[in-house]
Parts: sequence; structure tokens; C-alpha cells
Amino acid sequence: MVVAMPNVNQRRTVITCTNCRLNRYCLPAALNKSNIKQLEAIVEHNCSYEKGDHLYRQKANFKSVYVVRSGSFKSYAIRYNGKGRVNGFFFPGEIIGMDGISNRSHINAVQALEHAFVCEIPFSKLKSLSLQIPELQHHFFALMGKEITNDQEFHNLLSSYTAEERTAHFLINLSSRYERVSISPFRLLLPMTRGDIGEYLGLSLETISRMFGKLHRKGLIAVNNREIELLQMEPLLKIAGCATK
Amino acid sequence: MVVAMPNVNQRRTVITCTNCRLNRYCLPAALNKSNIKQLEAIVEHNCSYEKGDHLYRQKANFKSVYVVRSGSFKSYAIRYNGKGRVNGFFFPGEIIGMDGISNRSHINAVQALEHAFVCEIPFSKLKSLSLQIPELQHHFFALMGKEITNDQEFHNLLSSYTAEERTAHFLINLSSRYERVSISPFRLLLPMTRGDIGEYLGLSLETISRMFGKLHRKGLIAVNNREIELLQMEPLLKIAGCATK
DNA sequence: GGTCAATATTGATTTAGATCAAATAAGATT
DNA sequence: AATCTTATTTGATCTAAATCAATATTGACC
Repeated sequence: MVVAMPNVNQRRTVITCTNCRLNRYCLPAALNKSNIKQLEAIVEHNCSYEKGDHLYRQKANFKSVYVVRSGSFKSYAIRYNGKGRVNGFFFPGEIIGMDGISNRSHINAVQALEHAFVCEIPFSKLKSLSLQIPELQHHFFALMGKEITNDQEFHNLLSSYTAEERTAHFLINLSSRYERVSISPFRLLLPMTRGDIGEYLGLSLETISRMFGKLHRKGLIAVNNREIELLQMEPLLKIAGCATK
Repeated sequence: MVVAMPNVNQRRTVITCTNCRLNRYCLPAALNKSNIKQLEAIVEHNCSYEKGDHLYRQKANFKSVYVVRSGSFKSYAIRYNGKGRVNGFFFPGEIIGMDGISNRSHINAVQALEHAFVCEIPFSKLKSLSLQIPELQHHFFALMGKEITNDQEFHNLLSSYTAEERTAHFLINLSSRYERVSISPFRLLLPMTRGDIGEYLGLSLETISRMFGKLHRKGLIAVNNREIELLQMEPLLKIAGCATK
């Protein structure tokens, strides 16, 4: 079975921020053309990873942040007592690596869930450039701020949502992240296992399977192994605890 | 009963970053004397709050970040479905307000748990100053990065720790935060209720009470209402899932 | 000091989700 | 295609923590 994020940017032409399909969702979004050129100069485009490859491992030195161009990743951390696992998933247009900024070493490991490309941005160069381009500094503060609010909303989820609510929230969240980068938001191809989802949501893999079954029986989703179709958004949003505008 | 963070900086002299007792743990830590003067100029010192006062409410416009000078705060968010509550506590030397950076409005409300003082730092001014002082930019990136790694470790806690482990972790975490600013780390005065702790840790208030009882029966802590004494750190650290160096 | 409201403890009971245990199903490898 | 491994589903049972319920304590206020 092939379950994969559409692999964008496979053209032969040299890839730059200027011609990248994702530039509206990435750092260039905040910059004018001349500033984008400056950014381009510090970015290493086209780093390729195979399924299972590590982008970095726990405690690795922090030197760069990465943007997913295609494919997907999971981050995980294992404490010395064996507790804890998957704590994040990353899709095209999303930034990986902020877990290393404060401590100069990464607290998580990050692994490709499928064949993937990323852009690498050396953080020291990004900081220097941010001193010259206020918009870039502003944007990066905003991106880190977004990470913080996402994590806090997740705190809320883990401390007060039932298994069904968490599962629905996970699907809705994925849907909106897919939609942002023009991946079908109603036909979700999951690159991760039920076990990964369970660790992420603080549930067992059996419970994930059962909740998919339950949402299916309610007619809200169709489940075909790693392909989940969202059939009725309104009730799903409601279960997920999202305002249904 | 009086349960309060020691109220520092009550002297009559004008309070500045230069003479603040907490300047080693706060933004000035990264700056030289002349830069501290610049920072001082944009900081509003000496904002006072009574128990129950809100520093800001959910959805309030974001304009500043705040540093706790004395006293303590809790942050909380309530979703429209009624789920979720306390998601953070703040003690002297800690920064409040990063939940508003990405969206220009705060996702949480923040409320004083006791009489407290904070310093207010207008964020737009902080950003401008960061463009001129690379050390300040670096330091603020590091502070936001720290917030991110803390939140991720908390994800781990909520998704895989038992009630006893969470409770021990909470106490150990508080202890180290108190120690950092020279508050007794073995005799913890809790400014929050069992209910607050429960919401924060994703447990019921009864469970918090029972876990305090359990740790007490093991001889690891002494409990006297809001005063918790940590008697045996090694086993506590072990339960909390922290390396016992 | 006395009354009230808010907190905290403790016990009894319930339950959501974990764990244990097979049985399938899908993909990878030969 | 046949085999093997890994992932998924489903059912039976167990358990940690929630919920319900009753005191007991504490602090606030008159």
C-alpha cells in the first residue's frame, strides 16, 4: 500500500525559496523579494530522507531548523525511565527543530515516516539575518509563539478530553494542516501507525482503532486502513471541541 | 492562613532592572550594563495585583509580556465546550504572556493566586530593542524555546505518567523553580488549590489529595494543608521520572 | 467568637480505557 | 506466489482514576 504525502517539487530545476510551491506558508511569506533572496542564500534546499531515517536524534547538537518540503516526520522523546514517545507530527510547510533552541541540543528525535525532503536553515545565520530584516524576526517570533499556543492547546486536550474527543480532534487537526498546503483535507492518508497516534494522544493503539470504529459506526468517517475519509465535518468538529463557525 | 511567595523588592527606592533582586534570572541576565539601561527604559516596573485579579483575560489583545517579580499566577483557558482549565503556574522570575505572540491575542487568561507584582514589557518595544541588541534577541529566542521544550515535556507527562508520578513531578518541578529564585525548595508553600493542581495535571482534585496522602505514607513528604515538605528527594525524583544525577 | 463559604480529606462505587489475547490483514522479502 | 513480519481489529478482563457522597478543616467576614 502506498500512503504518502504528494511529493512536490520533484522538477529538475534548481529549487529556491522564490520558486518553491510552499513559499506562501513558509518563512518567505513574511518577506519581500529582495529579502527572500537573502534568505535563500542561507537555506540548504533539497535534503532527502528515506522512511525511518532520522533528521536528528535525542540530545543531538542543535544547529539548524528544518522545513518539511514533502513527506512527513514524527518526533519522539524517551525518558530514561522509558516513559513517553511520539510527541509531534510534521507535514509540508511545517518547521522542525525548535526543541533545540533553548538548550543548544534537541530534546526529541525526529524520524521520517516516508520518503521526504526538507530545507535546512542554520539557526545562527537565521538569527543574524533576523537582526537585519525586522519582518523575519517578527515572523520567527510568531512561529515560535504558534508552537507555544499549539502545545498549550494540546495540554488542554490531554488533561480533559475523552478518547473519542482526542481522536476526532486529531483528525480535524490533520485535516486543517493538510488543507493549508493543498493536500486533500477530507481524504486523509495517514503516514503514521495507530501506535504512533496512540502515543501522541496518550491512548493505547487498541483504543485508537476502536475510536476509528466508533466514529465510523456513527457515519462520520470511513476507514480503510491508513486512509481515513471525513464524511461529516460538523459533528466531527463538535466532538473535537472546535467551534463549528 | 498566609501562604505567599516572599514579597521581594518592597523597599522604597525606585525599582529598576539594575537593582532588581531577580535580574540574574530575568532578561537582564543576557545583557551588559549599558544594554540593561536601554531595557529598563521600556519596562514598566511595579505593577501590583491582588489575589484573584486578572493580568489579562482570554482573547485580550496582546501587547506585552510580563515578568513575575513577587507572588504567583495561574493561567487557564476554557474552550467553548467547557473543557480545559488551568494550564500553567508562574513564579518570580518567570515570563507570562507568550500565549499571545502568534495571534496578537491571548489564548489564556492569567490570574493572581495571591498579592503579586509584575514588570510589564511592551512586546513591540522589546522586538525593536532586540534588533539593536543581538544578545537580547538571542535570549528571548532561548526563553521561547524553553517554553516549547517545557510544554513538550509536559505532553510526555500527560500522555504516559500515572497519577503518583505526575504529582511527584509537580512537586519536584515546583521545588526547582523555587530554588532558582532562592525560595525554600524543600518547604513548598503552594499558592494554588488542589483543584488547580488537578486541572493542571489532568487529574481530579480528590486524586491529588490521595496522592499527597500516598507520598506522605511512604515518608517522602509531609503535608500540612498548603505547606508541603519534601523529606526524601531521591525517591521523589525517581517517581517523578527525573534522573537522580 | 460565631457564622459561612471555600477547601480538603476520606470512603464507596463506577467506568473509561488499559491490558491481555487471538485472529486478520497488509506489506515486504524471497 | 509463498513466507514472514508488522500493523490492525476485535473480544474479554482488569484497573487506575473518576465520580459520587459525606465529613472535616480552614480562612474570611460580620
